[in-house]
Amino acid sequence: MTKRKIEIKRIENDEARQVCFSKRRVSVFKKASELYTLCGAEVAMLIKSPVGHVPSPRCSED
Amino acid sequence: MTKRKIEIKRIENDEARQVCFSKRRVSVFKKASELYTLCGAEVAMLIKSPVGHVPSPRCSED
DNA sequence: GATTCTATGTTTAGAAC
DNA sequence: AGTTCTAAACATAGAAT
Repeated sequence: MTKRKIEIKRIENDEARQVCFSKRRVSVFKKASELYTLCGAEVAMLIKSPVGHVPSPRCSED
Repeated sequence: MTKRKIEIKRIENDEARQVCFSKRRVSVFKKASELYTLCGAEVAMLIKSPVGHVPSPRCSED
């Protein structure tokens, strides 16, 4: 544990960015869910993965 | 300050529910924004207000 | 590529405006 | 209907798995 605070700008390290995405995605959906449950506010959310799409093997044969 | 912890279920008190919505709505958008900035994940989000729609005065004259 | 741990950073309930 | 304050609750970076 060096330091934990980060500034809000693109994380350049690929691995760190992916780990951050995994963890924060869960948290954002949880917050949205809580907003709905607590306050009755309907929420719609779409999150597009930042990683490049990896086509399934089947696709590459078409 | 009596206690600050609440369980995640509908807040029945109208005023408390509205205040909670005001504060948490800002936070959820902020978290979504951070996810985009930090990780490059595109996020789309719609939040429907839990309060009844109050028509503008103009509408009531139509 | 998601999850756990934990010290530290961030959010938030309740009260007041 | 949104904002401010602050102690307590909660999220999370970095490292490890």
